[in-house]
Amino acid sequence: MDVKTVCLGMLTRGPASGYDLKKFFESSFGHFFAAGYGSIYPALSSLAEQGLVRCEEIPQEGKPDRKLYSITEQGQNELKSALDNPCPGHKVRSEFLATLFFAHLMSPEQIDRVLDSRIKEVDDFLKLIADIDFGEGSCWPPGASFVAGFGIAMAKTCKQYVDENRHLLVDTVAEELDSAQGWR
Amino acid sequence: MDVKTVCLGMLTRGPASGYDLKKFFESSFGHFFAAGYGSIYPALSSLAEQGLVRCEEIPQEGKPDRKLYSITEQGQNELKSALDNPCPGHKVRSEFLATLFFAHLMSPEQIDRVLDSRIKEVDDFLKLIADIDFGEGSCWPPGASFVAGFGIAMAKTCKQYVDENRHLLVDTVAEELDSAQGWR
DNA sequence: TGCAGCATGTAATTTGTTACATGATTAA
DNA sequence: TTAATCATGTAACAAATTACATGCTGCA
Repeated sequence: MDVKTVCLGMLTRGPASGYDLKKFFESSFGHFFAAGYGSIYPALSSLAEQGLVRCEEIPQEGKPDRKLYSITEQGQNELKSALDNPCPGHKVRSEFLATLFFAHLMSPEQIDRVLDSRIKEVDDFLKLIADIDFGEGSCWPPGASFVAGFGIAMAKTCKQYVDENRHLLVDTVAEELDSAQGWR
Repeated sequence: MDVKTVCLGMLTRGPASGYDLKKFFESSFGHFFAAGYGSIYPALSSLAEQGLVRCEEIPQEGKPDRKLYSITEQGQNELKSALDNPCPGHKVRSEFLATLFFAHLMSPEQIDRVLDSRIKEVDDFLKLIADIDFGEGSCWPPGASFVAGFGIAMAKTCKQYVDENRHLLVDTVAEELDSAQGWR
């Protein structure tokens, strides 16, 4: 599943422009699947070329035409195939953890800064998501609430873990590289 | 921080070959920072070209020469600069969550399969990491234990969340695309 | 006999990121 | 007047994945 498929999925709930989809990625999708204009616009063009979406151009004054995309029947079939994968991946790429793995080469101040910046990002996410109403009457599908809850649970675990275990890193005095022993 | 920097960091504990580093990625690093031969070997070549590592070729019978890489002083400085970033990222790209976001387009059986396959992967990870000794006497730096603990905490939260909330998805009867209302 | 492990790498492809380019409107 | 929002896109670049290519050893 790539950006194209996700865009296709977003269009199942009604027509939208690339700009709309970007806002959507920012609001509740971004924390587990990010995308910028540089991938959204080409994705929509390519979907249109394949006949999986239809494009209606709406003229506007002083702005480029608004391009409203809608999913086609062919697109719905394509999407259902994509959703049929029984083992979808879940990949983490964490410079944060990679950095802390080498905490013995860092000063306590550096470690604190890294930990604090992560906590801040997690808090920002928690604030962002708390303001969204995923309830029954809302415009969100039931999956959105499950996924948001997943993100919140992870965020809270992250905060709690850092809180309870930062001493493990900060108490360790920065070690000289010279004393390295080899770890294979 | 990219694969190159991580390889450089791994070499702070002693000389290793590309093959060694791959095993290392598989053992405890892979869950938050994956890398295959296709990125490790070019990374080492490039580090050697820049003078950040030194390469010693050890002839072997019936196998290609073993190339043992060691970090240079210049490499150590470069690494310390890389570790100085106060806001290292932590990115998730989850086809798993993206799929479940659209659970209303899936059958209960499909949803179950997706959920079960994730639980299985998480269990496999938990088993893998449980067999590693990160204790004081081990060859691992203190950061390794912090990072492993982080992974374990996340894994447990994932399992628990899926356990407690799968009904949110499975109880929802697959919805017809026709009844979509728009969610912008 | 066949597979897993040891050991190296390259090349094509895929995918996404970043920077650039344009330009009107509106609220602080 | 300055920044944010609306609204589109392209092109260069970076990075990693996948498939390919080779070939011995040792175990079951």
